[in-house]
Amino acid sequence: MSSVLPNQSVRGSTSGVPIMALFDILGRKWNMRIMWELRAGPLTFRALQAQCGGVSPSVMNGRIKQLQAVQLIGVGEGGYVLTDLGQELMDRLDPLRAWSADWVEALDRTSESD
Amino acid sequence: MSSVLPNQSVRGSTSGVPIMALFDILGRKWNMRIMWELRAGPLTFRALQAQCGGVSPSVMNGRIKQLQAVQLIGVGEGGYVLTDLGQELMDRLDPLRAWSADWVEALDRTSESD
DNA sequence: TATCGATGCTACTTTTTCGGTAGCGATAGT
DNA sequence: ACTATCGCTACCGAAAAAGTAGCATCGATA
Repeated sequence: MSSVLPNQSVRGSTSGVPIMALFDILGRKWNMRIMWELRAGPLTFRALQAQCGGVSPSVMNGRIKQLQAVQLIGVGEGGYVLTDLGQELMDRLDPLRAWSADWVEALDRTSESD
Repeated sequence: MSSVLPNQSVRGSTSGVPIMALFDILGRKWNMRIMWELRAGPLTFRALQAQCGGVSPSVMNGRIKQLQAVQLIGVGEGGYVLTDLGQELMDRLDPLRAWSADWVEALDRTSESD
């Protein structure tokens, strides 16, 4: 699994710049999705797995540990939950929902006419 | 490489929901980084490669084509550029820069005391 | 207490993606 | 003609993800 703490270089793409460390984590498959699914409330391991379309447990387990290591998720009452930091991040990411709708709409238009 | 258009299912993680298609693209290594590096202005293939820490040209080429396919980047005067859509996306992502700074700071604090 | 189902998770194998290097065809400068 | 740079492809080994099986644990039920 290796260390994932942003202050000690993450997967080669980092250069000490925080946002790069963030890109490194968010740029890893499922990490964004997992946190997104956790917005609505806590989910158990298997529930989270199901919500993510049946990711393999090995991958899910890896992502969970990584996200825990950087304090974006934690364990609570009903299973895994977003930490305060994780919640903040999701709040910042929320505007993307509206943007993405516009985006696919634009793509649809161009694939019709283009 | 396969198709990446969000309206026709992207890499298995999509379910017709736009944000999932976005996650699928942003969750792929280098895509976020590439767009981020393009914020400041156009970059040539090799310049972009250098900015991203020397990603292999094969990967870079793949990402470029993918991002072009979904109209987040395009080709302009001095090389590759963000499209309007791409620019908008980066604008939405900009708040993450400040957040990520706080985040690494919080991580540092806990790794000291914890 | 034996059985059952659900849970969190590990182990193993196959497939996909990424990283690293070499190099080609094209263009431009000298 | 020689060299340098450009965008890009090809190939190969390494790493990550997908897919499947299964184990240990726990609570409920019989």
